[in-house]
Amino acid sequence: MDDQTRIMHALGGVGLGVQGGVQGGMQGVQVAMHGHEGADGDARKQDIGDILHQIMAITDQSLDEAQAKKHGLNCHRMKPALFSVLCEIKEKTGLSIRGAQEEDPPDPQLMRLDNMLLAEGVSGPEKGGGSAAAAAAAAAAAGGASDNSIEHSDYRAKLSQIRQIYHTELEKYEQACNEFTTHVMNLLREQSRTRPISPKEIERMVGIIHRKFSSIQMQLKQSTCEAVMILRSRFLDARRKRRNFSKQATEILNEYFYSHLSNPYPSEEAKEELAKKCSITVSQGVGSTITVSQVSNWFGNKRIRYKKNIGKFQEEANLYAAKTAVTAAHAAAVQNSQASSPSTPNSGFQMKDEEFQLDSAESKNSLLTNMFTGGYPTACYQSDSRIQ
DNA sequence: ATCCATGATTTGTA
DNA sequence: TACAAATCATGGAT
Repeated sequence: MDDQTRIMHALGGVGLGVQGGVQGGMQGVQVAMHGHEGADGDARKQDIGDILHQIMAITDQSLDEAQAKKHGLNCHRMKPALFSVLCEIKEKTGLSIRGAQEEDPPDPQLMRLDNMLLAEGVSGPEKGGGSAAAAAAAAAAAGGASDNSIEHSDYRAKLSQIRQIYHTELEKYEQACNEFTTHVMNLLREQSRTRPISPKEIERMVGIIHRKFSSIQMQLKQSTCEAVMILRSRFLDARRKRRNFSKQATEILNEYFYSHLSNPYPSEEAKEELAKKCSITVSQGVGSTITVSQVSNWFGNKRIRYKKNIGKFQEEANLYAAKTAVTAAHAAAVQNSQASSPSTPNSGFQMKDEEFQLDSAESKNSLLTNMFTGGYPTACYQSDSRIQ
């Protein structure tokens, strides 16, 4: 019995882990052989024992010797019978194993990953090169929403980078899988001349290889998903992660706001210009660029907050009014030395469809006073402002 | 820990 | 679609 187990290791154990289920089969061999050989079974037994011994000793011999022995074994008169029996047994055990672990359901985890990659446009069809050209095309298609794509062009670039890596890696794995599969298949086919290997077994081996490689692919998908998630959190979902604008940017925006207080609604072009200016001034710092929509947000917030509590902003208003007045006066002085009165900033504030303004005389006085005395305005504007 | 300023988002409207 | 208004959520000062 011990020898039988060992021969199974040597001949039949092809790394499939079938040893456990083999004992019964070997019993069958034994019975069949006894029944077939009849009386002179002892001599046969001895014969087989020799063969087994030679097989077990094969690894101790040199390659040439082994080849010679192999040839000898292959030519042995017992070989075809023994080989076919072994094949039969393996077929049986192989089938039982096959039935046990076939029909693996589609991994829900893998499906989730696939769906996500598809949704993020990583595994889906390439969108026109996936580069800046795609972003520009998308912007053009959106019509006037170029701002949005500027905001996310960096995101898109990074995403397409991820996609490219993903695809090249995936292709690499696929290629490796195919190469390995054909290699193993050739190997098994080659070996099937000396070992009991059925086509089904090769098929099964291929299945195992594919599963292994697809698990590697899953790792790739997993890390790709992670990368995308990180990217998202960095770019898209960072929307709420508020970063205050730089001092210079705020200054630029405030300058515009207070110098256009009567109509603090910059046109699209003006917004673009402001965004550009803010981004330029900010570029020397660490801050990110400021987009048109951010400028719009800023003006929206500013208008509503200014309107809600003009008094609170009066100091700021005076500051910027003075600033613009000084620059204006300076410009006027350069242009025309006779110009004596600096243009007074417009203190009226007009919202869409409604108008509320400071009492013009008082505000003018206060502004002028403050401008030239450096004094600070009182909170009286709050009560003076008329919101209709 | 708390408060306020502020950028972003949502909702309703014309 | 742009905007007002309300609201959310964070940054930063205290």
